[in-house]
Order: sequence, then structure tokens, then C-alpha cells
Amino acid sequence: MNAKYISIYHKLIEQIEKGAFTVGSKIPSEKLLMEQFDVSRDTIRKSLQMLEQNGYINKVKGKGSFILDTAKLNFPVTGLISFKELSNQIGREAETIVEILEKKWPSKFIREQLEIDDQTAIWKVVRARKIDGKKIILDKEYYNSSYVEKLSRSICEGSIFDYIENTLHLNIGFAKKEIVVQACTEDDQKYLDLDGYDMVVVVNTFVYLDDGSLLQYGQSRHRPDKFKFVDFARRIQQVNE
Amino acid sequence: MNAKYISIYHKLIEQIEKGAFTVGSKIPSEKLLMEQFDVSRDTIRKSLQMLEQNGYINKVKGKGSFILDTAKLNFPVTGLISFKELSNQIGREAETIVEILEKKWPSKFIREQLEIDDQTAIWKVVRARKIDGKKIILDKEYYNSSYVEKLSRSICEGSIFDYIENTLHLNIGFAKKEIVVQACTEDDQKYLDLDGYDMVVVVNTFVYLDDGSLLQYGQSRHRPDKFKFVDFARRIQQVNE
DNA sequence: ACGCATTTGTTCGTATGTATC
DNA sequence: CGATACATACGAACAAATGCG
Repeated sequence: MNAKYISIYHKLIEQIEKGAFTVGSKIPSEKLLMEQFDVSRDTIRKSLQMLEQNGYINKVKGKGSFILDTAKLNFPVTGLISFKELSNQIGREAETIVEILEKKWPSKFIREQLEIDDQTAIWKVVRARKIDGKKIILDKEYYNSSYVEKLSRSICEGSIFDYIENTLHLNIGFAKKEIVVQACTEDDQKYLDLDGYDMVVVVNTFVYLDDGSLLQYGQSRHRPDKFKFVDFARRIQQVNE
Repeated sequence: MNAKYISIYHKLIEQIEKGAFTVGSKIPSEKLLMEQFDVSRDTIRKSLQMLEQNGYINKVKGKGSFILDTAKLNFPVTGLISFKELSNQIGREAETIVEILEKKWPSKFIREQLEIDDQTAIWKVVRARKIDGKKIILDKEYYNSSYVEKLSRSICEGSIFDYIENTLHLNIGFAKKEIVVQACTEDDQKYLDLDGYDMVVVVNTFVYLDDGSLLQYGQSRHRPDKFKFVDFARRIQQVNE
């Protein structure tokens, strides 16, 4: 079903995570991989480019592609990842409590964030996230109901993204996140176990569909001592002329 | 000097930022761009892929490539960018005060972070960053002296990265950043105008050279109300099999 | 210092698949 | 259905960096 280069990308990740190559060592050359997978160089290069962009390898001209220490780089937190995927990865007991679920008309603030008029209803979802018995994240999300017509409590207890992608068959395209720190609000105190902290880390998120339309605005509010964001970045190519 | 696709990438950015295309509109098709720049489709596609990855456009199969609202997406903060580049971009009066500059033997903590032994000297640089008259960022950086032999006060007052790339001709490859929030330390109180805040946002950074060797470990400590981090992410391709 | 083999980087060409309109 | 536009895949050639003898 998938493109060859994507399936090779996943196969290589599997090998890397299995420890088939030691950290700092070279992976087979493009020529060898071509033969192993019986594909063209173009296809292998696309797979390797994905590995490079996602921080698995570092390519050096004339030398080869080297495995990076993904454990040390504390992967992956950059990018779009849902709370459910995250809790699966960290392997800790996590629980989601749906505090509010309602379809309503948008306030001025939400109209501005979602770029809609007052004739477009929205779904408002507020969920507290419990890890190791403490409520440390408060997620407030607003969905454009033109794209998500119906939401239920049971969907919200699982992964809304799962529902959007696999049931509604909408394709998430990209997202913008903004991280700031704010004084905590009454809602934070009401829904979170703040443990004395008077500030929260706020991650504002705008999620767009494949075709560029704005699906969701969300605020993820974290207790400061439990927040961590990891980013992997490559140096942007410079102009030499 | 540069590769064609990189120079076309920069030319297209220039056009986009000049407002040659309106937000939400299509840019010329790959076929047209091929003719305009007189290059192959492969070259154009590489340029467009870079634009897409850096959040300038959104490509939709069968439709075209659409301009994203880069102003709204609040560019660019993701990725590697030095304080000097940043202050140029935001266009505010910014000043750097070099508080500490010394070559010394590494502590145990720094040895672990930089993955060196106690025979490798390090450069320690502490700089306060003043914006609009207030010291709001404290940068503590440690460089492996095997790569950076000499540092001077005047270099530190400008951009150390400039010096590393343009004078030492070392190529920065990639970096890992980690964002956390911590209680402020004595140093924070000593060097920053904290304005009553008792927490700081800490960005831990590991900067690697082209060949994968670790050049720098740094802590960038920010007053919480003045901190903002923006991230642009694309949905990672899923397995469909 | 030099040439040669290896490896990745860039560019071109061509063909076919798939989504949109 | 046909035209357009982007996606995937293969092949080929040369450039540039590296390592070795």
C-alpha cells in the first residue's frame, strides 16, 4: 500500500531500534542498501533522508551514514504526537478524565483562533491527564464542527486524532505549536494537582488538515515541573553567493 | 557556488516574503517553475520540499502548492538560530554582556554533557542578553577546546556561531534542544532582572558538528514571561500495511 | 604528493501512478 | 473522460569529500 521508500524507512528504524547497528557506526552504503532491498538509489536516498530528518542518522559526504544516539537524544517529542501515543511510549500508567464535552457557539477569542464566523459551531473538549495518580496536564481543545460533526465521551477518553484519521478519514497535514509560561488560572487550580506551583507551561496548538484548513485550536496546560519538550534541528542551509 | 535547488529555494523565499504570492494562493506549478528557472523537475521538487519543511508552503497532490501564512505562524524560531540572528529578525535593540569568559578544566557534570575526559580543556562563556534595557536571558555555554582553541571577549560580544562557521570553517550539523522549567538559582538572580519571578525557563542545547562530534553544551535561561518557543511540525508518515 | 576506489551530493531524463477538477 | 498537478520510481552521469596505498 505504502510507497517503497516509506516502508524501507520503517524497516530501517526497526533495525536501528533493535540495535542491529551500534551507535556511532555506519549503516550499509546506499549501494549495498539498493541491492539488499532491490530498489533504485533514488528510493534509498529518500528513506535515508527521512531517517536523517528525524534524527536517526547523520550523513557525511564521502564517509557514510552514521547512527545517532536516539536514546540520548530522548526521542521523540518533536512533531505531532497525541497524548495516547506519548503515554504508550513512555510506558507509564496514564489516564484521561473528560471534564467538559459540549457543542456550542464560539466566543470571540475562539472565532479568531479558528478563523471562523459565529455561524459555525465548535466542539469544546476539556480533558485532564493523570500520570502516576496526579492530574498534571489540562488539555482544552476546540474543533471546527464543519470537519468534526460528532464527538462522544468515549471517543474523547481515547484518542480524538485516531478518530479523526481512521474513522472520519481526514488527513492531518501540519501543526504550529507555541510554548509560553503563564500564571495559572482558576481552571488550572480547579482541574489540576498543582502542588503549590502558581505558573503553568502553556502549549498553544493549531492543527491543520492536509488541504490547509484549520481543524483545531488547543491549549495544553502543564505543571511546570512535569513539562519537557525536546526538539531536534538541523542547520538550515546558508546562502554562499 | 551553491547547489541549484538551494539557490532556487532562497529565491522563492524572497518572492514569498516580498508578497509576490498572496497567502492561500498557489505558487506556479512544478512544470512552470522548471521553465522559469530552466532546471529539471527534480531540482524544483527539492526546492519545494525545503519550502514545505520550513513551513512556507503546503503541497497538495493534484492541486498544487499553497502559500502558508508565515507571519501568523510566527517564524522562525524552530531550528538553530543564534541570539544575534534572532535579534536581527525581531528588530529590537538587543545587547550582549559577557559576564564570564575562561578556559578551564571541566567539572564532572560538564565532562558528562560534552562526553570528554578530564584532559580536554573547555571554554566557559556566560553571557547576559539585554532586550529593551532588561537582562532577560542568561546563556551559559561550554565548548570543547579541541574544536574551538581560542575565544576572545570581542568574539563573544558578537556571534560565536559566526566565528565558528566563517572563521574556523567548522560546519554545524544538528542540535538537540530540551526545554524545561526550573526554580531560579543564585546565578539567575545575580545576572538577570527577574522582576520577582522565582522560576526560569531553561533550554538545554547540545550542538553537534557535521561529522557528528559534540561541540557545545549550553543552557539558555529565560525569564518566564519573556519566553516563547514556536515549533512547526508535519505529520509523520504512518505505516499503512 | 598522487592516483584510485568508495561514498554521498547534485542534476538531468523518462515513465508511470494517483488525486483533483 | 481528459487535462493538470503532484508522487513515486528507475536509470545515468558527474561532482565532491574521504580514505588508502
